[in-house]
Amino acid sequence: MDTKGSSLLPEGAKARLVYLSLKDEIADGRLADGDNLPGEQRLAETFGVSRVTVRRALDALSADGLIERRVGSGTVVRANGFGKKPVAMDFTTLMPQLVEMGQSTTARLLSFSYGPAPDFVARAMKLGADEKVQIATRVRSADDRPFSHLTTYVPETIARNYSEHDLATTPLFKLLERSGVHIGDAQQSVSATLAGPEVAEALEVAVGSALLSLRRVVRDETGKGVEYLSALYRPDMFRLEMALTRVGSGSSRHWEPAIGKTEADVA
Amino acid sequence: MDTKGSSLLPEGAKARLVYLSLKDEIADGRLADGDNLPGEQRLAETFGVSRVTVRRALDALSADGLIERRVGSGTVVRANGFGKKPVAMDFTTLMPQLVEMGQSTTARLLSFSYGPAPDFVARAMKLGADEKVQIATRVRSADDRPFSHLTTYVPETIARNYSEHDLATTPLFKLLERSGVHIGDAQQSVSATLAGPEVAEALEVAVGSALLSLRRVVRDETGKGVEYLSALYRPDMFRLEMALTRVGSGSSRHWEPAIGKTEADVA
DNA sequence: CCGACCTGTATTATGCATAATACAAATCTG
DNA sequence: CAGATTTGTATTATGCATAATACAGGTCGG
Repeated sequence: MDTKGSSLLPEGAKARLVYLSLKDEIADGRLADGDNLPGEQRLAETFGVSRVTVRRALDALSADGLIERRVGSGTVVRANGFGKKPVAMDFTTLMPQLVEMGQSTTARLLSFSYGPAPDFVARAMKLGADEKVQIATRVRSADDRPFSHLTTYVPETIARNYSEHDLATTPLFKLLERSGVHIGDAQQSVSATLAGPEVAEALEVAVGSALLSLRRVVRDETGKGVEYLSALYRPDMFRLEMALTRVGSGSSRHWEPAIGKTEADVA
Repeated sequence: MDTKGSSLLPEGAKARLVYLSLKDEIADGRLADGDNLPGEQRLAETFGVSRVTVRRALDALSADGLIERRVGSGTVVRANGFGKKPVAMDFTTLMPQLVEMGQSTTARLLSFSYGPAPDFVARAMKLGADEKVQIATRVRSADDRPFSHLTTYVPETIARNYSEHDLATTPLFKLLERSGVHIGDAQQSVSATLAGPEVAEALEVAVGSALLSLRRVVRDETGKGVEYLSALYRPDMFRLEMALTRVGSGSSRHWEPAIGKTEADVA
């Protein structure tokens, strides 16, 4: 019952890639539980590596309990290790949907400090030159399995209104509005990045794993930034979801978000 | 000039680790623009590797335009490299915003066939058991630089209404509606994944790069799937963006998408 | 102006990842 | 049963990442 994540990831570049690729395919369902994957020779050709290299990747997957190898028969996917449905967050409401399995999330504070805002933060938040911000990094876990790594920047004048302890327990929105901030609008953008060493350790993934990256700037009614969020999510445990409806008619027909209609069966 | 994306991330395990570490520190501002980082010998000791290894990491960072090396003086951070504006797509309207640079996108058809739908596609689209689909893969480029890799699945009965040539020139939406399909709603989810060999080649990135992954199921008014899209985007050239507004009052205060208000200056 | 520190370059040596190949044992299929 | 395919295992060879070291040439501060 260990399933300690990627305790034994292949050192070599190629083997690691095969390992991560297959793990990804299993994680998002392209390789479903019970499927038996191509033979080692076949995989070697597909990835353009030798069979030895494929084997090293499969060794790691096997150690993770994600596959089961049978001599003569082949290798089948044992996706039970991943069986837990990922946490989904509705992109429009910003609310995680954890209800499904009675999941409860916990937050752990990794670092906490006050200091000058990094350039790109100051620019996005339209802060004054030397304005200081609170910089907090925390990791959220569901069922003791970390799925998101969050770094927030909040202007010091606002951040002084709540404590370090508040941050570990209460969503930042609540804290902001409780501090008298009138939230106006937000702008978020999504991309992808690779897991660096520190983040990898915090999220218990292999260095070089793919992560979903989200940046959000929240402004108050005057247009001044009150929160800058830089979030990294484990793709195997987290998804951004969104429902759209086609409305209008003729040439003005267009898409419109259907809030709260997220269905979980897309993947 | 060239700035060929992150095509050259170090092969070796240690060098890559140093590379990712430093890139992370630059990305989140711990190493700000203009800072000059420790000497190569110093870095080598810090990371517990040889100077040669550090150099390989720095070579990659330099190729990414993130640092600038000066003989005798030292190495300084050039965080501007993150500033190159990528193609942005509004998550709510599904419309790419290319106007900024007069970019025009072109599409290239990589493969095209009819066959049985993969399991996860059939499940998501609620297709009949042996229902065949058209499977098309194409790559979109802006200024001859590929940024997205799209695979679409469309039920054969619908797909027969347009030609292979149509697919390379006209957005799929148009084709569907022209085929008499009444589009009802869509469900999309976003995640991240690693670039496999084929995709890496098509997108001209290194194998093992992080890619933004988007899946979308479009249904008609009866709820039957008419399109399944699996898209992969280069994060250095593409972003999903979305603007939100805080509306309502009191306890019913919540977020709502602000369509068409995307601002480009978040990153 | 001199010494300290920096990047650039070269050399040699070692270990590990990878490739290529062959064969054994188990399993499935016709 | 026979042949094909699979995983398991072993062997050998090669290339590359890394380490350790040395030195040349530029830059900066005292």
